[in-house]
Amino acid sequence: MKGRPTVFKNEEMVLKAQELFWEKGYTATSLSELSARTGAGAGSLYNTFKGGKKELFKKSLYQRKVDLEDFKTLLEKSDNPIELIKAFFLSVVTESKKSHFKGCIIANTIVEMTFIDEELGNNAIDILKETEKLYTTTILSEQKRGYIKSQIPATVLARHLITLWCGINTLRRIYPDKDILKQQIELQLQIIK
Amino acid sequence: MKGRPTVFKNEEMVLKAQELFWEKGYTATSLSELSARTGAGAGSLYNTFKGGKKELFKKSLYQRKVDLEDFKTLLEKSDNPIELIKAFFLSVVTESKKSHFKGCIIANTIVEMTFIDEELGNNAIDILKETEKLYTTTILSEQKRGYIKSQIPATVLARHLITLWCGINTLRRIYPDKDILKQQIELQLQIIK
DNA sequence: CTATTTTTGTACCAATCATTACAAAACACA
DNA sequence: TGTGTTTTGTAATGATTGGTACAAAAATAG
Repeated sequence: MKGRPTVFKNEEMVLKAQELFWEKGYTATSLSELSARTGAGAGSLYNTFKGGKKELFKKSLYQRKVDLEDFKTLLEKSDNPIELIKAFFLSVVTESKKSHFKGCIIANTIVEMTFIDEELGNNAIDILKETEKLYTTTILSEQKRGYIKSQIPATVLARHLITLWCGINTLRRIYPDKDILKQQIELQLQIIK
Repeated sequence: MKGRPTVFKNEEMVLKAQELFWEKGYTATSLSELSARTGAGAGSLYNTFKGGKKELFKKSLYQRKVDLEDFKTLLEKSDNPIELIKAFFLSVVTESKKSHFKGCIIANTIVEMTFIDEELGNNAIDILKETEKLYTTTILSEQKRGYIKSQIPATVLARHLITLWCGINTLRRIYPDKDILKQQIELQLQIIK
């Protein structure tokens, strides 16, 4: 390869940028902050991400879609995927206080973007919908296996998990408290039985 | 009174500003937009609200605290306050699509403000906590009256309602759909019985 | 060593941001 | 009608925004 070597790796920058977007949201995060956090100057930022700030944010969201795929394969391998999902929800409880305040970047984006940027908002919505779909198929399959006795439709139960996720996303900022969060999550996970 | 008469009434301006903040959040709402929406120039805005944009936002939040007080007196007068609370949650279902996209200004603010402005974030958190307190006393009183059989502590049930509220606040943007929202809210209100 | 190619850092761009300064406007009182 | 007082609309404030231009830097290829 010819030319000056690339020192700023695409994926590293996305992760650094994601951190910042996750904390402050899209609008409140400035390019100078992104530049400072990633260590890359404006030149490198725009050379790597042709679409500028918005493209960088898109990539940050997409990163979560990749994480979802990882979770999907994990569920498929498991012989008790429902317990895995419940464990995932409960794992939130023991996270750091800062993680509580950051919440979920997808849920945050849905709230922030509605009247700001429809495309970015829909990107986030799509990811949550895909997560819901994963829950639905998992629950449906476990209902057929008889591991879930509840006759409530799998779609409704899955959507309940999404609602819980979004609820906890805000509650953990009000109460970044292990016991309270555990109490609430366990109460609502009882519906999946 | 001496001097040029005040044409822009304090409360009217707060309500107009609240609309805009509600839609776009604090950061993304500019003073020029606020000026356009309220009809008042920058001069009047800063003359009426000495603290500028932030003060105007505070007043917008405080407006919801007033609404909460109204609901409180309504509950105190009712002989079936639990049904009133449940009806309140279900009333969300029939709201306009735009209302769904706007969500709850308090919950929105909690999500937006965490790493942006601690004071404004705490203002919003306080209002939700006060709402929770109202739910707690209501549920506790109805438990004593025997109208609620559940032995789950009133504090936990009240907090469940707050979690539900925050969850629906995001879900309604993903699914601004009457049937889906009704389904989810009813499912979760079953816990209060 | 030279030419070519790509990335990088910096200086710069116009636009917008929240806020302030201030003069004209609109009233009360005399 | 004139004086004092307050509000209003507008023009300017400096700071910051997202984005661009471009030359220096750093590599390869010949």
